Amino acid sequence: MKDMTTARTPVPDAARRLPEAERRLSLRERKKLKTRTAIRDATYRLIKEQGYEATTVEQIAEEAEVSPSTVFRYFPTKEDIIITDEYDVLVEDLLRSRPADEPVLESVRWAIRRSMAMQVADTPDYVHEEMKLRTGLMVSVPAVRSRAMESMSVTGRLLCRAIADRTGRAPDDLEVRVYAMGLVSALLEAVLYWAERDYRDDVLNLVDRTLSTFRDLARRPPDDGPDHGPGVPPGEAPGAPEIHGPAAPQP
Amino acid sequence: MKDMTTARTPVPDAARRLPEAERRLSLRERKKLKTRTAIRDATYRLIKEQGYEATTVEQIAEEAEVSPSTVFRYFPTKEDIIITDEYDVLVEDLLRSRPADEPVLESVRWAIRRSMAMQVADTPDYVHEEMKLRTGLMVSVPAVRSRAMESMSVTGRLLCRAIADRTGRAPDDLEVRVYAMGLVSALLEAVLYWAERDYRDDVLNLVDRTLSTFRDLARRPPDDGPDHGPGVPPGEAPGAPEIHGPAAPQP
DNA sequence: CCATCTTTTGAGAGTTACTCTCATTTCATG
DNA sequence: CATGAAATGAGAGTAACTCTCAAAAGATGG
Repeated sequence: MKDMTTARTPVPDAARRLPEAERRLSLRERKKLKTRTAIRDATYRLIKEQGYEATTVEQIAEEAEVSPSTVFRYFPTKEDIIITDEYDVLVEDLLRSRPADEPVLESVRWAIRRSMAMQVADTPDYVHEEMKLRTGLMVSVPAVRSRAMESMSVTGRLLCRAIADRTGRAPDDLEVRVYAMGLVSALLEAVLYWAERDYRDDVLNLVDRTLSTFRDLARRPPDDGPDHGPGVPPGEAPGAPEIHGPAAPQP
Repeated sequence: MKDMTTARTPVPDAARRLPEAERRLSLRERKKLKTRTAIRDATYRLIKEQGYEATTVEQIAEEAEVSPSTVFRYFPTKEDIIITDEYDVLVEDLLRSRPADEPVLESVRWAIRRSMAMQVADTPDYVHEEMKLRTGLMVSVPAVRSRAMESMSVTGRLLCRAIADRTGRAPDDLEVRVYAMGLVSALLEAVLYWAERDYRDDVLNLVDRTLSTFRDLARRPPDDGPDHGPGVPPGEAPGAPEIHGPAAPQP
């Protein structure tokens, strides 16, 4: 399949993910996986050659040797071909694997570090390539960035559940949600920063700095100024209880 | 004055914004403003009746009595008709009006409060209506939410500049960007929360709680656990200097 | 191996958001 | 009122999706 004589295939399509674990799938499932990655690879290839806008779904379909309908069956939008992340489940597992009494930020740091490391270290080069292409597109193509933000908000809800588990708060608590979304947005911003500066920095370091920023957020300088500006009533905000550490389950 | 005989115009199209200040604009500018709000009003009206997806740009054009081309001349995308915010400049002004030695979070709290208050308090009811429709669409229509996130990231960059001004850091400093984006994302999440729960809460209160969450973020519980999980090297993140308070301009 | 059932695929027609171009109208200005 | 500039409308074109239906291919039981 796929000819091999064309000499334009930068990456062996099959045997990329799940090189042996896929043996145990039914023929149907295996084929589905194959077309899925075929579509994705075709997309990356074409975009690398001609850019994002210039690449139409029709071309992608042709390059992947499927029909346009099939492309849309596998990916709801063109951007999804690029963004889709089997990444969330991974982070979720990693998060759950941490001791329940560890401060949330530390668990997150660990999980992110781990999942990043798995994508960045001891991993073949074409994965790097893909990651760079992907993040580069996030920077340059608004539609892709939007999609990334959407998917990020899914990660946010995931984080909400994790936080809820540990703190005994509800997953849809305002403070929990706000905290989770703030965090994942910050992390996305760090990745964009990374891409914008041509991947010169070490992503893991950027992630660390981002999380540190979050941790140090409230270390305000000695002059703990007035709580509210003039003209604004004291406003009895029901002070947000600690999120970081383990908290007693709500009574 | 509002009659118009059609009896379906819920809001007097003209004389809504800038009731007198627009007197001093040229006829052309006044007309442009008029069609702009005509398009927006038409959109709100139609969406309220038939929902977002069911409302086509063609219908909007017809309802606003302009051609489809004109609609796209005024708003690059359908979502922009809903999201467009003259809001950023307002916040920017408010931010700049604060004393330079005030902690950033307090300035932000004040600016957001103010701009929210201007949209929520002592303001006619149809503005409330619009805001609810808008935020409701953010919740229910992915495309609109995406667009909102995009525009939010613009607000983020604005915040970056403000923070940079005060702390002497660069506006594209990682810590600054990460902090700013985290904050605006959190605020957006608060608004979504507000909409999701049918506007039962007081937005200003939600905003306060959100900002408080950010301020209290690092107030970790007494047991200041180990900084890093097992298996992760200490990682010398170049500790993020204070962002909150005024800092000496970089040497 | 065949027959049947289910899932996947392809083909094609249709919708809609958006773009581009050009002629016409409408305001601005002397 | 004449001339130039800006805004508009009309229309053709593209590309991302959606829907439907019939053909192909894997699964399953005999």
